[in-house]
Amino acid sequence: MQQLKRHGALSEVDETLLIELEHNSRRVTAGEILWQEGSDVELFCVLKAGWAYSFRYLDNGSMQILKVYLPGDIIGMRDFGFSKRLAGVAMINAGVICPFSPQHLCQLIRTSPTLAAGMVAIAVRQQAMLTERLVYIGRHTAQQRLGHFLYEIYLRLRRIGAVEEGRFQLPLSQEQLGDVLGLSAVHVSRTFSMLREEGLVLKERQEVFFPDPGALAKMVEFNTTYLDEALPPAFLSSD
Amino acid sequence: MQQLKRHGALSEVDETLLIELEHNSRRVTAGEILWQEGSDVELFCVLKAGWAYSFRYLDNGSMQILKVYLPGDIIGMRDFGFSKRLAGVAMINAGVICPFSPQHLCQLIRTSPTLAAGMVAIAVRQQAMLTERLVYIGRHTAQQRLGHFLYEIYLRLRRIGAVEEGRFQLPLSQEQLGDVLGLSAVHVSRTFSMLREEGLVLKERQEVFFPDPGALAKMVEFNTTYLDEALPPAFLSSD
DNA sequence: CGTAGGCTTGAGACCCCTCAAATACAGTGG
DNA sequence: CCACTGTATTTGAGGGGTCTCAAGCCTACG
Repeated sequence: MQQLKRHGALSEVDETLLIELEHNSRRVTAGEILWQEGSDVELFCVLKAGWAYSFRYLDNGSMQILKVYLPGDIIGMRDFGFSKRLAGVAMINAGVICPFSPQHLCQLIRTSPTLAAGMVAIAVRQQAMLTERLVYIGRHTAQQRLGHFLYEIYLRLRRIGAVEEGRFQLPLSQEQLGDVLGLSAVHVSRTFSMLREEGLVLKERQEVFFPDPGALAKMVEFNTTYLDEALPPAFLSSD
Repeated sequence: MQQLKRHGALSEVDETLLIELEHNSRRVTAGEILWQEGSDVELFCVLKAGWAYSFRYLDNGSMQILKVYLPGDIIGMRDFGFSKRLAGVAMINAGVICPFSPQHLCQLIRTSPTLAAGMVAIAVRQQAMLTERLVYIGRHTAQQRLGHFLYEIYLRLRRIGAVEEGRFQLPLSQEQLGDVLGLSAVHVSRTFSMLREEGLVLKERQEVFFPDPGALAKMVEFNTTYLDEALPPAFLSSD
């Protein structure tokens, strides 16, 4: 949406509607579960501060983390068009959320065609991120999977100004990283060791640093298209 | 969209717009590549007949198939909001497509809020399918992956009336199945053998039959929510 | 200072991969 | 109708990546 704004595609009414979305806000604690899989779809959220993730429990008791949300992301759009949640959502650390109702979102789509197109674009973009994960989980080694995930987070954080001197905070435990990447926590640890020995990723506590971001991007063959691309002109013209 | 229609949510104008989408049609041959990754986004398609798939080439020369399209699906929505294709699309067998332009789609969204909401819902639904694949590729055995994929295809085909007496045609080669599931073609073959020995899947040539669909669904722990769910009432009311 | 949870490291096992060869099948030309 | 050829599938053997189980360490926090 900030992309749309930058392109001057938003009317004043549009902006007012967006600001209204953030009218309410609520503090949430680390580890707090916002909702569980299967519950009714009652609200969506703008994540103002903190990290969150959506997840599914598996038969064997472990979980698969589907998506990691960073500040500025919208949580719950995944469930738009469904009556029950397809996945649970929990906070990784403490933060602030701005809940809004599905009715509110529907009204917004009805009122502003531009925002409607924007919502489609957001949904498609999230699909693009999922697609990248699918490609990387399907046929790549643990090093590439972890490296790719870290690099994606790095780019997303940089876009919101959360990378300082090439360093950023990663509040996820290795267990949680394993749940993201489909790896055991044990192997995540070994993989970090390998990436360190190769001089690609240094991690101390929750702080991550890439000595050579370019080399890492090359190793994981990162395709920036799916994250960086601007909205096409078709959005902005009315014909 | 047929879901929306069934709910009587489409006005006559909406229906006219949808029918216009299928104004043009073109025959396509088996194996024909509709577009390559990285090409300009010039058109989307309704797939009227035949199967197609979207794919990405990997470094090692193999490909990852991202999605399999069946008759009635819309091809290329993945790229809506991008200027370049994120993935190539190719036909599996011969068929018919109805191309339409991004401008046409944008106009449709601007004209009909109901259809706009429907497009969001479709995008989210495709995301839900990708999510299921992610869960299954991440942490499941080859048997569960293959079984889950076959069962999903089975349900999608049944919805469009392409399952007769519990049998359906599967035009994908084992190589292609491997590219969908992140497995080698060799292991796909072994996995079919295992599923046959367990009495879950019989396959002769391109014809597939489930002796006990319920047992298969249970083995792969299939969650029908993400495919079957009807659109929520919020779409249909105007408040 | 003690405890709990997260991280590291080691050993053995399993799933799936690669390479290779044999078999089945489809289309082609004789 | 039959040999020929290329492609798809099956089957076998060996190897590698990741898993599980288990023990030890490190850090945070009471």
